[in-house]
Amino acid sequence: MPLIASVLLPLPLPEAFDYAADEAMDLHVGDQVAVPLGPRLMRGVVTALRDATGHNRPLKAVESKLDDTPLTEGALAFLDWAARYAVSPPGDVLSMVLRGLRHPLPRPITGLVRSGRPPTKPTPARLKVLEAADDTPQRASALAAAAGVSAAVVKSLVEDGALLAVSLPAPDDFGDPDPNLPGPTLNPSQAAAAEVLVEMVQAGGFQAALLDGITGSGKTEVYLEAAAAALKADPHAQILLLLPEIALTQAVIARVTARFGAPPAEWHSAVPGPRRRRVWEAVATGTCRIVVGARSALFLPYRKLKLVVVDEEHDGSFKQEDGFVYHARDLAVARAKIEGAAVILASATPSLESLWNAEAGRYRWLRLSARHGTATLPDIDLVDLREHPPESGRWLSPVLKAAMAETYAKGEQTLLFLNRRGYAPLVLCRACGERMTSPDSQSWLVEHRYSGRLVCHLTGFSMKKPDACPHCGAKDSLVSIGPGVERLEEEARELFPEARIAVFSSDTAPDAESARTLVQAMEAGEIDILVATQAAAKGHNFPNLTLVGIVDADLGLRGGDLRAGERTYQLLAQATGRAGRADRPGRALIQTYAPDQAVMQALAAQDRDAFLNAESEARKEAGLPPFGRLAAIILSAEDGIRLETYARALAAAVPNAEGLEVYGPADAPLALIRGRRRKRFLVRADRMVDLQAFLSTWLARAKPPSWVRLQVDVDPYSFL
DNA sequence: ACGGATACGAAG
DNA sequence: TTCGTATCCGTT
Repeated sequence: MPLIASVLLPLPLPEAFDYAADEAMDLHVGDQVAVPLGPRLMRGVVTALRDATGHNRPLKAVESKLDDTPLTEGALAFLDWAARYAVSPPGDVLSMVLRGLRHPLPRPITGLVRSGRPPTKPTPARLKVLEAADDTPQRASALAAAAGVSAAVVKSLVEDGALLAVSLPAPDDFGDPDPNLPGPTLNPSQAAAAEVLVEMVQAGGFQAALLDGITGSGKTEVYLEAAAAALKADPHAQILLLLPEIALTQAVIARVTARFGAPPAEWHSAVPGPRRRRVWEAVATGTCRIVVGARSALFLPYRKLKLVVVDEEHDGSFKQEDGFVYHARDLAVARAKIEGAAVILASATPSLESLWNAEAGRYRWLRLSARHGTATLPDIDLVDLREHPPESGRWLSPVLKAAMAETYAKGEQTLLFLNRRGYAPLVLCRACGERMTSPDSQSWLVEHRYSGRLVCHLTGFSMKKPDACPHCGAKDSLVSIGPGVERLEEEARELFPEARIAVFSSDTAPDAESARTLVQAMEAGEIDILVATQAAAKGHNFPNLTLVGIVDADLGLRGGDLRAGERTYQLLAQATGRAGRADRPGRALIQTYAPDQAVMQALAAQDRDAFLNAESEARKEAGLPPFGRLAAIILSAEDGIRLETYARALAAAVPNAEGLEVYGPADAPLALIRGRRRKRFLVRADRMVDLQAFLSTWLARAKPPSWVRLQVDVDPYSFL
C-alpha cells in the first residue's frame, strides 16, 4: 500500500515535507530517513504517516530508512512544543536535536596482536616487542612502553606482518550507575527535603519542585538522593542535570561519580565532536543514564527521561539569545511535563518566576535552612557613599578601607567585588570631550591596562589605546573615567603595598585551568586581597575569607532593566555569601548611594522574602512577569531608512487584541550592532492571552522583506 | 557581449 | 542548509 510520510527536515521551513513511501520500508513515526531535497539527500525525521490512496500530487520518494535510533514520541512532542513556544520553525529545533549526529564517529581504536609469523629480521628490540605482545590486543604505545623500545620498532613489525592490527571494541564508558551505594549522611533539613523529592520521583509522572536553599546548605546531596530514587525505581530511567555554564560541570560530574560509582556523560559545546556523537547515540538507546550538561543537553533524544534537575535555576545563562531563542529552565519544565518526568529547580536565590510557581502550589517548595558545618551567616552592613565618600578618583570608602586593614592585620582574606572587567569603563578626551566608542555598536570602549587596549564588551571589538585623541589630535589628553577591577587592584596596592593581591575576572582566568589555579592560590592563603568580578562569585569556598566588600552595589541597578533588582539581589547575596564559610565569622560591606532601596535593605537585613515580596508587588502592579508575559520583536537591517519603513508597516499591522499592548517601534538600546541598525517592539500580555498565537497572526500580516532580519524573543531576559 | 560576484527564493 | 537562477556590475 502506498503511504505518504511527513518528514521534518533540520531547516527553517514552515512545515514538514511530504514524501512517498512504500509499506515495505516499514516506516514508523520517529524514524530517521534520507530524503531527496532538491538535488541532494538530507537527513530528516518522520513525523506522520498516512494512506496515500486518493492522493495524486506527485511526490518524491523517501530514499531510505537510516539505522540511527528513532526519536521517541516524547522527543517529537517536545520539539513541536518548543517551536510553538518560541514562534520558530520546528526544523530549527530539529537541527538542535540532531546536532550530535553531525559529528564523525570516534576513530576506532586499533590494538596489536601477534600474527604468528616470525619477523624477517629478528633484532633484539623486535624480539622484546613480540615477547611483550600476546593474544590480547594492546595499543601500539602500550606495547612499545612494555618492551622498552621506541614506537618505530612496533610500527616496523606491523609493516613486516609479525604483528596484526585489529580494531578494539569501543570502551563501554557509559557504566551503569549504582543507586544502592551508600549516600552521605544528611542533616535533618536535607533529609526532610530529600524525603519529599524521593517520594515525588517514586510516584512517577510529572511533578515539579523548587529546592530553595542558601549557599552551602547542601542542595547537591539532596537532589542526588532524588536521582538515586529515580535510578532505583526504573532500571531504564534517565536523568538530566542541567547547569548554567560549562565551568560548573566538572564539580558536579565528580559528585555524581562519587555517589553512583560511574561517571555521567558530559554534554556541552566544549565536548569534542566524536565524543558527542557517542553520547547522542548512548542517550538515544538508553545506554547512558545520567547526563550532566549545559542548556543544549535539553535537546538530546532521551529514551526514558524520568528526572530533570536545573541547578542554579535563576541563572541568566540559561537563556539562549541567538539563533533559536529559548530559556532552558522553562523548556526543562515543559520537557518534563511531556515526558512524564519529575523536575527539580535548585537555587540559593530562586527566580521570582519559580517562587511564584512555588507559592501558587504548582511546585513543591522545599527550603533548606541550615548551613553546612559550623559556619554562620556573615554580618552585612551598608556603607552610605554619600556619608562616607571615597577620595576623588578612588572607590574605596574609609569604612571599607578600615575593615580591610583590620582583616589584613589578622592575616585573613578580603574579597573586593566589582562586576566590571578592565581598568576603566570610559575613556574620554580632556581637550575636546570626545568619548571613545565602538565603531560597530556605539557603546563605550573599556580600557584594559594589562593588554593596553580599548575593548568593546558587547561585540569584542578592540583597538590599541591611541596616544593622541583620534578626534582632535591632542596628545596625552585621554583620561580614564570610572573603576574596573584592574584599577581597583591599583588602589588596593597603594593602600596595602605589602599585601598579595590578585584579580579574578574572565581576563585573568579565561579558562577552567587558570580559574582553578587562582581558586587554589586563594584557598591556600597565598592571596590576601582578591579583586573579582562575578567570575569568582559562584560556588567557591574560601575558608579564610572573612571580609567581602561590594564596591559598587548600584552598578546592576542602572539601565532600568526589568530584572535589575532581582539580579542585583541574586548576585550580591551570592557574593556576600562568600564571607566566613568556615569557623570564622564573616563580614560584608556594601557600598551604595541608595541605601534606602528595597534591594539594599533586604541584603543588609538578609531578608530575601521581604525583598521578593516588594519586587513581586511592583511587578504585579505593572502586569510584568511572572504576572504577565513579555515578548520582544527585534528588527535589524543595514539600511536604517528602509528598516524604519518596515517597522512602521509592522506597527500598522498590529491586530486588535484584549489584554495585550504593543510598545514600539523604538531604537533598540544597542541601536547599532556590526553595522546593522536595530529597532524593537515590546509586547506585554496578560497571562490568559495566547501570546504565541498573537505573534504569529501579527507577523503573518506584515511579512518581513528579505533584507530585514526579524527575531522573536518570547519571555526576553536581556533588554539590549 | 561576457564573466564573475552576489542576492534571493525554492526545496515535497 | 544548499543550490540554481536572476541580476547587477565592471571589463573587454
